[in-house]
Amino acid sequence: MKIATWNVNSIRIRLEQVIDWLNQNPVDVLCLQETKVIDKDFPILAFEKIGYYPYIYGQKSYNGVAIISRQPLEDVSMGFTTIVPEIEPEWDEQKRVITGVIDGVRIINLYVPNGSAVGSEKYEYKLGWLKILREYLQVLLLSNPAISMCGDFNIALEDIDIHDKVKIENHIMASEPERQALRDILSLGFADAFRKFNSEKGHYSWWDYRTAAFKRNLGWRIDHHYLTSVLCDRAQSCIIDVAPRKLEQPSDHTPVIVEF
Amino acid sequence: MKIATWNVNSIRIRLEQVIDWLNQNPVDVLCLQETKVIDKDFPILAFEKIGYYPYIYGQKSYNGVAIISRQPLEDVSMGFTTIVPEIEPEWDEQKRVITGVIDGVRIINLYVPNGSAVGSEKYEYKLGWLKILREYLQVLLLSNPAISMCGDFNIALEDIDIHDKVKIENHIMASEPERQALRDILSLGFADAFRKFNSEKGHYSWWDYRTAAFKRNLGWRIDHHYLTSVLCDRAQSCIIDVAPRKLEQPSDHTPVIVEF
DNA sequence: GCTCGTTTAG
DNA sequence: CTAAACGAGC
Repeated sequence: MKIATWNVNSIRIRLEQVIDWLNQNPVDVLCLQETKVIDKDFPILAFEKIGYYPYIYGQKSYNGVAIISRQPLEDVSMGFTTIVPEIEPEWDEQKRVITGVIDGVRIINLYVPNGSAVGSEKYEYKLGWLKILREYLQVLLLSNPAISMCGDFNIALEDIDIHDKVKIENHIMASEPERQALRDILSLGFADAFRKFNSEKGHYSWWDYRTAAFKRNLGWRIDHHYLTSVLCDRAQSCIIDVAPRKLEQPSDHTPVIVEF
Repeated sequence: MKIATWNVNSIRIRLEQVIDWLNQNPVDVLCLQETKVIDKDFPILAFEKIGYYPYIYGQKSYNGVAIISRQPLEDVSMGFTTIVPEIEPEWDEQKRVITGVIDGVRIINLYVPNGSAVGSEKYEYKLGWLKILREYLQVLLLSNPAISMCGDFNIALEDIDIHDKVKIENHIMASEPERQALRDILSLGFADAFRKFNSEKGHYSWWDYRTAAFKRNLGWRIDHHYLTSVLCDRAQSCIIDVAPRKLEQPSDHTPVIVEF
């Protein structure tokens, strides 16, 4: 099974690129983040036309996630509270979580809050959200040994995941509290698929639109596939496809594909 | 000499279409309206690359006119007050008038105010502006027997210039005071080049973006070439090129071309 | 409907 | 730098 994650930064703006990419890369599942569109305006038909089933969970202007699957998903669920009713409903106001099952594998697609700046209100929200995510995963793990969790985590776990032209110290997406929150999540039993195959520095999935970051290869690896051990053991590859980032009017993120 | 007038509704958005059109229709002079760009951002180079000299008179966001000429213009002048110093400088705050001479022919390119709604403040401005225009033309006529005046006049002089699905009575662009103001201008010695060759109804140069007006051919003929007698006598044709209005992301106006 | 500036967000 | 919403203007 091949699963891709791609923060498309507006599915309406990026639709043609995403459809083209899917035609050239017919993965089983494509997890999208930052669709930035309410469900009634999501371009469902474009995906159906090329043989995919879209499962969408969006809102106006911001956030929004979707799972595009070659075969129908089972047990689809949007948000935290559908899985863990005890979670405060406010945590589902921003549409950042969607999950479904395919061939016994639970796919979880996440758009982790960006956090703005270390110490800001949005930063606290990000840390709080990650704690909620951990609760959510704990519940799902009870009945799902095979979980493939992916998305835009907005966190680079190691310094080698970040170009060295930036002062990482207390930088958003690299601060110790964020990394610790992510480590706490992974300690539930997830492994980074990319790092099973590659331990080099200099592999990135996101380049800021500003300061010509892509041209200068000033990137960050913040889009991840995290697998439970049963899946990580059988994983065959995890690669970053830089090509879409080179197109005209690209997303600032590029797809990451795992195969197991 | 072939002269075209085209309200492009943003030269930056329409640049490719305009360059393509010029390559296919290598007129001597192209008069643009609603360029919507300050002079420093006007895409001068794109026109120079295909062998034209641009003369521009723009402002931020609104209005803006330009003359694109295959040979250099003489005696170029922007605004009313450069020609008639007595006119209040406020009438030149909106960039709507540019003129220049080529082969002894004075070209005047105008973007007449839209006027919003009959009776509105903008309507009064339009009527006032047309009176100022008349003064300006009177001065130019003193030393220029051969004048070719064109542009978006935002006035349909006759009912046959308007589709019949609209209630013309007191409609902006068709009200009697507007028509009379235009007739007062033409009485200085101008003739409608289009009507020298065509007296039918149903020929339009503008279709509202709204209500699918182009598809339903609900148009107005509000873009004109008005010639002094010496030029109208030798005029060979005046045609409306509907093709650009059929393109993707078109201007709401289409070019009108006169040859003399 | 379409374009523009502004604001908010990343 | 890029995207979306908003309000203006036509």
